[in-house]
Amino acid sequence: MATEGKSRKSLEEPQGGLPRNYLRASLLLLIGEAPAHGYDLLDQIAQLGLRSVDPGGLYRTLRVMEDDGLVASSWQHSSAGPARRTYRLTADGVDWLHAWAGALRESHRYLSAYLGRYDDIATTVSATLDEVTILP
Amino acid sequence: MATEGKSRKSLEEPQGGLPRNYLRASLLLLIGEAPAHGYDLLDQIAQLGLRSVDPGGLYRTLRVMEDDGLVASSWQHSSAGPARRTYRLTADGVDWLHAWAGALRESHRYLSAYLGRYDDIATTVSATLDEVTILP
DNA sequence: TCGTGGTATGTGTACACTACACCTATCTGG
DNA sequence: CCAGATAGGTGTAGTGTACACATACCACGA
Repeated sequence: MATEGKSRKSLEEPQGGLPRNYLRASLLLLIGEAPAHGYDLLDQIAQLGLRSVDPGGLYRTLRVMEDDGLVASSWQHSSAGPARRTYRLTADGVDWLHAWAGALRESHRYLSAYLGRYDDIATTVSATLDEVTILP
Repeated sequence: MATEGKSRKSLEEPQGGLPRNYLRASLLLLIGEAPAHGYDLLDQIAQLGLRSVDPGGLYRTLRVMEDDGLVASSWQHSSAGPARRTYRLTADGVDWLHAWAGALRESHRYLSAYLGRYDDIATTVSATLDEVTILP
């Protein structure tokens, strides 16, 4: 049992089967709902399916999004606690939010199609397997 | 306009916002519906949202899935055309299909949540942006 | 005043999946 | 014999993600 190595992970992955770049899309949505800073987004983002987001990746993503001109940031020096960088959407960011929502809506439809087809075969697939494996 | 470099792609990507490993999941479903060979799957898979899958990646993925024990292959030497390798699900493959379907169903719910929240703010987001940008 | 813990923001890096270009082999039909 | 469809395959660079780790500020109790 030392060098098992089977199943190559693929599932049991932290973020199961969520879309690529879902982090970016989620950040656009949350910041679109209300300007926020990273640590704040870190909490909220779990509601959208991203459990245990690593802070590093989140901050890095925000920075890249700023470089891309999707969000703009400004430092807030509050009296309590360390300074925080608050992000808000730019006009480009709004455009991208709309674009992403469209792409995700399409993915949503494809997932419906997938799940529909899966439900059709879910009960028979095991039986079919039996036929194949028992005979030879 | 030479060194533009903006928008760093991220959208306009071939596979928009489809789940990670969606190729694997789709192959499991299609092979679960009926045993098939790679070139055949290449056609069918477009129905699930994957437009323009590169053949290389598909064959490679099938091979990895075989290494992982999710599918089993056998060569079919037909009289017409080159030989083809037909894949069918193993018992493990069926398990993984069920697991993937579960994960995708969860993602489907999260996408619903995302789209619901998006629809709530879709009309107001641009207006909010105006307030911010006009005033200062 | 020292250190501990929570808030808040970051860097380094390895790995997996993807994308794109390219290659080989078999058979059919002109 | 060669073009084109079928069928399967390799090489490799780029991107996104995961995980470990580092920094700074402030409040609070020992």
